[in-house]
Amino acid sequence: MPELPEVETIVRKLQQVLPGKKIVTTQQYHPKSLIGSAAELLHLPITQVSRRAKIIRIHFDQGQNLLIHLKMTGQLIFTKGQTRLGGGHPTPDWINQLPSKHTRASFTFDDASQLFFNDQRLFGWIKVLMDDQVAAVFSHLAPDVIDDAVTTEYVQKKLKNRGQNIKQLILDNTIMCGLGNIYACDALNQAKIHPLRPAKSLSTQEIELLVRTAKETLNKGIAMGGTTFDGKYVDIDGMAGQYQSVLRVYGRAGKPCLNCGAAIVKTQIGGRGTYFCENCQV
DNA sequence: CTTCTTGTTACTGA
DNA sequence: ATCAGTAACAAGAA
Repeated sequence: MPELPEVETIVRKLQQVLPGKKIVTTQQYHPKSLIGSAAELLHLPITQVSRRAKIIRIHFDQGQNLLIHLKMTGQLIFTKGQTRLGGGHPTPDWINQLPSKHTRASFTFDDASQLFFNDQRLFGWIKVLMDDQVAAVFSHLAPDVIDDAVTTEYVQKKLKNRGQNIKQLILDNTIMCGLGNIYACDALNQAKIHPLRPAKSLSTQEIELLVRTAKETLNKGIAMGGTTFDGKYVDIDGMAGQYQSVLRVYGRAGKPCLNCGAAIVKTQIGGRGTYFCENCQV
């Protein structure tokens, strides 16, 4: 479930707590979830936390990194251990009872705080990589939607002569990164563009509008702390996001379109549930 | 029982 | 090269 706004929310919170800490022990609960030798990271200070596309990067002092992809059901939960004082922000009880059935790996830091990686469906991963290996992974990714490199001209060039429907193309990581199913549906609704429009049929004005609404949608998602359905996505304190309360079309079949009031419909595009307004998205 | 699921990659056959 | 469809990863919920 995590798309760019959810990952960005997690990264901003990790950036507040991780720099300066050192890992003292690691636990691996499932072999698929942690790839590489975490022992190489022990006792090295964390320097910063960053994000590229939907990938979280924890930087270590000597060029080592943890790359983390949450895929569908991954969660990162940070707990402060027994030294925690009162007066902090509220957190749900369950995070103090980790590891759980779905905990796949955990890291304990030099101040007894801990980071837990939970992942029900095992699609997510954590990799231990050096800087040059990280660069190789990132080199295959198109720019983030909210990056300045994604301009009308850039997208127009990428979509030229593409007959495929616009919805699948804005989800394509070789064109732009960061949109997932939820925010892609919402961005298309705000731009009033039908998800099945062949990409090459979009006018320059429509591409300009779509680029703007896609950036706005992701930035709004970040501002709202991401989207939480069924309690699956939570931030590092176990807290839900708020974007679900302002969703334009995703999960709103039968409800009124925020543009025109017509009923939102649900269909299937590229095997994925797609919500849109048949009346105003043309 | 069936169908669905917010990510991503890879394969097919056209 | 492009593309539509499908499967795969795996574990749930409805």
